[in-house]
Amino acid sequence: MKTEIKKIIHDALEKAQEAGDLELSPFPDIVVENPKDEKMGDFSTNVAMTMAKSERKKPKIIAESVARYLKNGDLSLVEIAGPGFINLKMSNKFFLERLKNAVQQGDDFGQSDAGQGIKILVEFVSANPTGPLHVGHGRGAAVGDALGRILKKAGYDLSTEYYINDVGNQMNFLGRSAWLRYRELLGETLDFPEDHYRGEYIKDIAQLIIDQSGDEFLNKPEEECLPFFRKFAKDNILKGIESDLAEFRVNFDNWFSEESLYDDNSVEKAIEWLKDKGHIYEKDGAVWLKSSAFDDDKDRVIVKQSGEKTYFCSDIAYHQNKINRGFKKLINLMGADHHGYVPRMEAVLQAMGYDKKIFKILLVQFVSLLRAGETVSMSTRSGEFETLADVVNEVGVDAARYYFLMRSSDTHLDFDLELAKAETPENPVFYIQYAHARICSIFRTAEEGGVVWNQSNEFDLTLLTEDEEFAIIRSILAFPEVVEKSARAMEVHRISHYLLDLVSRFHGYYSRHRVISDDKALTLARLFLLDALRITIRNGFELMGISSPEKM
RNA sequence: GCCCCCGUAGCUCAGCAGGAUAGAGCAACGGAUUCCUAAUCCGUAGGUCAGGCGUUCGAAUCGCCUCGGGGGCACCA
Repeated sequence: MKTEIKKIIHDALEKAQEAGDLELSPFPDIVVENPKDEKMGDFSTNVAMTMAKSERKKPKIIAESVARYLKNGDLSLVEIAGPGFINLKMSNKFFLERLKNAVQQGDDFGQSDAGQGIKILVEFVSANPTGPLHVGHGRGAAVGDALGRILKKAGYDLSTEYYINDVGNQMNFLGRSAWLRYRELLGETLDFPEDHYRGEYIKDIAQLIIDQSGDEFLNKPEEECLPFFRKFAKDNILKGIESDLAEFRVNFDNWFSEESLYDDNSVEKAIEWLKDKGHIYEKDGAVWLKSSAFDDDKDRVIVKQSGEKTYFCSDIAYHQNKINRGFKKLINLMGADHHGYVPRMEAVLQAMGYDKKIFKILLVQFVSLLRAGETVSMSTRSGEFETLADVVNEVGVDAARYYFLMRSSDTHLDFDLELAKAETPENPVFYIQYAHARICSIFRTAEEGGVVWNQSNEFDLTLLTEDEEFAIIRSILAFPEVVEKSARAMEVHRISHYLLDLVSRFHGYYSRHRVISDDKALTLARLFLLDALRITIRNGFELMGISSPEKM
């Protein structure tokens, strides 16, 4: 919608230039925004102020020159205000036509081509398969998933991916933990090491192995048992992670195994390739990447003295692989505690010869879990941490997702379990859902009253004349821009704020105006508006992965 | 010591690529239901945008410094 306004202003500027009123060198960028106060107009632009310097005139004079040439059938009022803003009011017809389009688009309303079909990969969660997901992972999952949905809606060609760190020491610890528990369960007493995985789930895994294979591993040496235990535990945990995520409405397009990068020699090849380019050197028996050449604090080891490769090393191969698969933009979500990792990954991309801009790491800040204001302990060691599955089980998917998505992801989040499940005004998710249910209820009542609702009805939308109705319409029509902006800024919380604002307008309208009345034509027109609203709420919630109930 | 995030109303947070008089919810106080769902609505009160300097027509927003909170600085992942 704003692009249309932009064009109108653009045309006026050109006319002013032709007439010699304005020089326009350089031709200014036109920024269209919404005035602070809705009473001031529907749109405003600050071109007159930004041009003040190059035109060497006062903003107000320039604004008047521009305003003289602002002529368009859809414009109902042009005003100059404040320090030089040009405020525009559009005709009702302008909005109503666009409202019709929105309803016609239905589920697709909000879709844009801002992303131009660019192939984009969002990698998120990627938790080590050494234990169940906890709340922190939950936030990453919700944010990554919603971001993906938003990017898709904004016209990107999206894929999502979970990177499985199934190589390395932590896998050995995992296998060994399961093996030790296995022996314990079969009657041995032993010291369970502090640095192994102590959670209850390890015992469950050990028990499963007993159920399947009995005590056949009991008298075999460790080296013989470990590969089996490692793989069994990993597969089992991964299956759990996958089903927890599915329960949370997060489904990945691809699960990418780190091990596969070793199996097909990608890691070796990546090292060779970087060596050829001169980005790698040997020192102290280890192999280093010259990441300091690309704004990292220091160089990083990729092959240890022991000959083992670091996690960072396979990450290089992994990201090369992503690019080889044709992705033009890579987004990684990580916990904020990994922020030290950002410069070295950016360095890798640059060492490979790519612009830093194609790669973006999104840091998701911590979640503090509270219960009625009291902090819930989340120590992994003690095993009493709250898993994502527990939280989802307690508060429900909708509330959990909403809480993870309501705040800008670069601020710490207090997640209060009692608040999240409380069906009170303190809980915005129900406020929004309630609006949707309320609209559906109005439709049900209308149908019971004999109003036949279908798309082929004749709607006389000019019967919509209330200011509040147009406030809602303007808000509805802003949805595609909200999605675009949310995608561009990669800020997921914008959607929830938008929906809250949209829906509060409706609740106010509802309490002051009746939708269903004896006036059949007016009833239909208002139902049409509510249909558009219902579509917008649904589409917005869809981006957040939250359901829109028809009854509450 | 170095790096990242945060600091806006009593609390939790918005503030859109600098723009007009800084917003919302909760809590507090006062109201609204013969009628489409009161999980709702309307009103009142509440601010040195942590502090300072700078950039400019204009700063909560950009830059630098100080203070405060959180997190990180591995041949771990």
